[in-house]
Amino acid sequence: MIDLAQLRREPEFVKAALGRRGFPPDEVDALVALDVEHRRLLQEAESLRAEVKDLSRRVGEARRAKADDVAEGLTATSREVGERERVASEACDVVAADLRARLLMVPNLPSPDAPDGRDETDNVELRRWWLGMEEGAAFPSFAPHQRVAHWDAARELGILDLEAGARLAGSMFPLYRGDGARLLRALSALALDRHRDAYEEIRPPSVALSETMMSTGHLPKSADDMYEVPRDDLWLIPTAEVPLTSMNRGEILEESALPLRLTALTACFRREAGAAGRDTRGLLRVHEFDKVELFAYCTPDQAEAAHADILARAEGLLRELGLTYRVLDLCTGDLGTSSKRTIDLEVYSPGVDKWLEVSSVSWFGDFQARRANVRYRSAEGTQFVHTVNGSGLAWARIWAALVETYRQADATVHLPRVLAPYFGEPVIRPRA
RNA sequence: GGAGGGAUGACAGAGCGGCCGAAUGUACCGGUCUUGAAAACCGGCGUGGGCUUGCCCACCGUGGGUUCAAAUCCCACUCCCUCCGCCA
Repeated sequence: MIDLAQLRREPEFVKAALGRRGFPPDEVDALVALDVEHRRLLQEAESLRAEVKDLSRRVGEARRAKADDVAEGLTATSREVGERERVASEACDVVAADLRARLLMVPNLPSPDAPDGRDETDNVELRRWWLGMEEGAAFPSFAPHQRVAHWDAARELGILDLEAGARLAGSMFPLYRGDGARLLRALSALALDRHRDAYEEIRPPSVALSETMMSTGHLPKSADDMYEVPRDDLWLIPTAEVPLTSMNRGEILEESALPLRLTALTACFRREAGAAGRDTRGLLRVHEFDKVELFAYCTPDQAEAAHADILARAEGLLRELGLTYRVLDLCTGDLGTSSKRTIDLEVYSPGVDKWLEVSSVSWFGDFQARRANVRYRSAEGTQFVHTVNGSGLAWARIWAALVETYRQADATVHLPRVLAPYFGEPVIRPRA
């Protein structure tokens, strides 16, 4: 949620910032007008309430003084003022509810550093990396045996059974088997171990209440993109960002505890309602995937370093795995609702010849903390924390890129050595 | 699923429907005393909101209700604890 006080103080600045991501300026004007109206009604209701309280107090005094006729007169007056107070309060509540509902739909103000743009075609590529790049090697050309899509390569090896997944849950719910399943487990173990030095490992619930979804900004805007369990007012989490952000909902943290860094492995569920039919083959886009998330609550001063650390860790993993990737600075038009700045990592899939998003590292400012009411105590008083998070990493597409990148001429897959401690001999051969 | 108990400020813990935003203790901050520290003593010490910055309003798990007036009475719900049942 954006800061209402800031909107009041500098509406034109807010309008311009939101305009950079295509938010309509007249909606900002409507918000300002609603806020003025709300405060007018609030004052009216509150002064009436103060009057009722005062009258009530005097009723008590009169009763004690045995002046019953005075008390009855005051009671009658109070009843009448109370009636007006009720009317004023109701009018105020209506406006407050409208204001809040609209405010929840307003996206975050983008960082001045985020590049301007309309959609994903305007994202700015910051750099590319590939194995041997530092030593002067050219961008890899990839051999013909690497130019086989993972769904074909995996079928030969018997490590991915998309038909079985579809049979029990519908299409785009992958089922991994044998070494394919084990590879996923190895990747998660590798990542969690790499983050152990600074991030506390959390294993949160896989579902969250509507209220929780509100905190991160997934509700009310993205309801169609999530799986719902209406009977229990629960939603399947689309990312561990949801539970981690709300882990300290309503709490006041000590400044000395910041940055509070967390990591979690969870399944992530996405309906992908808006993306029907696009890039849905194999593991390019799935409804459920495992992901290790990195997260931090921090002070405003710590946010930049926290963001950089998460990005460095995500990139570090990609390098350890020897995968080719590129780094994108998301433009204002492609930024998520809650984000001020987002850097995406896309891995190159040689078999499909596409760049696949495998990490999204975002700085939210105090947008989510304001919704979740997470604050910290500092010398300057109590204020909202900043939240930062990023994937480190999302495995389905990494799995696909690994199988393609490391596919040999004999159709076996020779995985990078970092996986050896987690996978045993890191070679995947066709099942007998 | 059944039975009982509970939820009050950072923590512990009081609170006859009116003088309760809330006693008391601890913790914390400032001061006196002290070579220094501890102890003792004195003072301060919740959060959020509105505006005429001095006042007003809200908040005692959540949401309703009764009343001139609710932390206090009534109803529903949530969570925690104990016991029973079931169970990976």
